[in-house]
Amino acid sequence: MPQKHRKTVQRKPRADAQRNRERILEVAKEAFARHGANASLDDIAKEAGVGPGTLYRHFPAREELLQAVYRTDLEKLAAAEQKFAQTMAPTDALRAWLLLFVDAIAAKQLIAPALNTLLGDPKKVFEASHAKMHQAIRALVKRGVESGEIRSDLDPVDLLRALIGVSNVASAPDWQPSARRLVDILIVGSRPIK
Amino acid sequence: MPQKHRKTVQRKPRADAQRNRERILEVAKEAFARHGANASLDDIAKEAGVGPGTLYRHFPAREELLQAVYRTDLEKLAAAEQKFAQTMAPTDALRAWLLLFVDAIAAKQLIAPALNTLLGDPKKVFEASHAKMHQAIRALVKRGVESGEIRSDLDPVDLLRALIGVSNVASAPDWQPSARRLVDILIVGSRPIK
DNA sequence: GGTAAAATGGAGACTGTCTCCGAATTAATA
DNA sequence: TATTAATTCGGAGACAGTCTCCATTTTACC
Repeated sequence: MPQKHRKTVQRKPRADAQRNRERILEVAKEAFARHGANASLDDIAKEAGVGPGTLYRHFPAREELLQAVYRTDLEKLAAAEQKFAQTMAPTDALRAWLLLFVDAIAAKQLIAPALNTLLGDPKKVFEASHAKMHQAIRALVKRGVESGEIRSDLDPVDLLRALIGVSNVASAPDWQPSARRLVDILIVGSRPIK
Repeated sequence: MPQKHRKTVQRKPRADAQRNRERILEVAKEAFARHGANASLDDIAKEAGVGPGTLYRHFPAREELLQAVYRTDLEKLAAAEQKFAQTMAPTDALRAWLLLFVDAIAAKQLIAPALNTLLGDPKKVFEASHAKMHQAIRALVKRGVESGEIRSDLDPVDLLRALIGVSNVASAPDWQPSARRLVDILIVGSRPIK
């Protein structure tokens, strides 16, 4: 037990810190859903009953807050990949997962605003959930390529980008059927050219 | 000539107004290219040598400035549709035009930031250049559908949305090849299911 | 209980948006 | 050319959002 007399003993994290962090996340999820990804951070802090300083210490950048808010949802989505991969043919699995992705965006107005910021931005492509999503789509496509059902010159992430593009650019209130149709097109278009 | 004694005679527009408007557009194009679509409007005004009031009278909302800046480029793009339609088979014309679209986005960092705001936002879908772009893609797809080369259950605008999504979400510096590949996928996927 | 480490939160600096309106400029008219 | 009235200018400043600093408070551990 090196903890006993190391200089850098790990203290148990303070209870109030934990509490505040969770409250901020709750309020933020609500706020992002209501006001979009640009909701005022100071307002979120206020509604969570903390000062702005506190919010910014927990989440130095807006991105990080968004990331934290949607992390679990994204990871759940990524996890679904394995289930599909195990029970379906490659192409079907890919299609199913893409549709699930669309549904997830649709179901929760929540994720939509976050995704473009998350999946896309030039910055950190290293975040945990980010990486898991990439891994998921890559695995699906790779399996398809190996079985010969998917053309090999395909950047898996582009599929996601296309869908995100459609959804977040969504002008029409009926974007969801559009997105589902697009999935179909992407799938068909992803077959190898014979 | 009712102008002679109508109350609402149209005066010749003032020269300084015209001059300022043009200067603002020049500077804005430059600024958007450099700093993205969120460039500070007050800064643009300052650099154009006018007060913020002037800028805001000419372009009450950021959107309108963006629109004005890229109007000609977009309309040129839309116009290219006819040329393609007249000289190529439907599918080829569609492909060519989509590729031109990608190139236009790539060539000018310019257009990219504007497009998502332009093509997408819930607000006015009525702008001139906006409408022309929609018309162009619709015409291309329609022709393809009629000749049986394109499936009929396809929202033409979704193709644009997908491409815009890819480009503006563009994290990788090599997004352009991705986008070109995506065009290919979209085209293949747009064929009728036999 | 005492103490040092950790966390708080609000005042305020800063930046960007947008408006208001007195002053300046200009096109039309005489 | 001089006058006039419409039009435009442009900067001061109200407002909102972001983010930081640090004196104060809370907490875990002894």
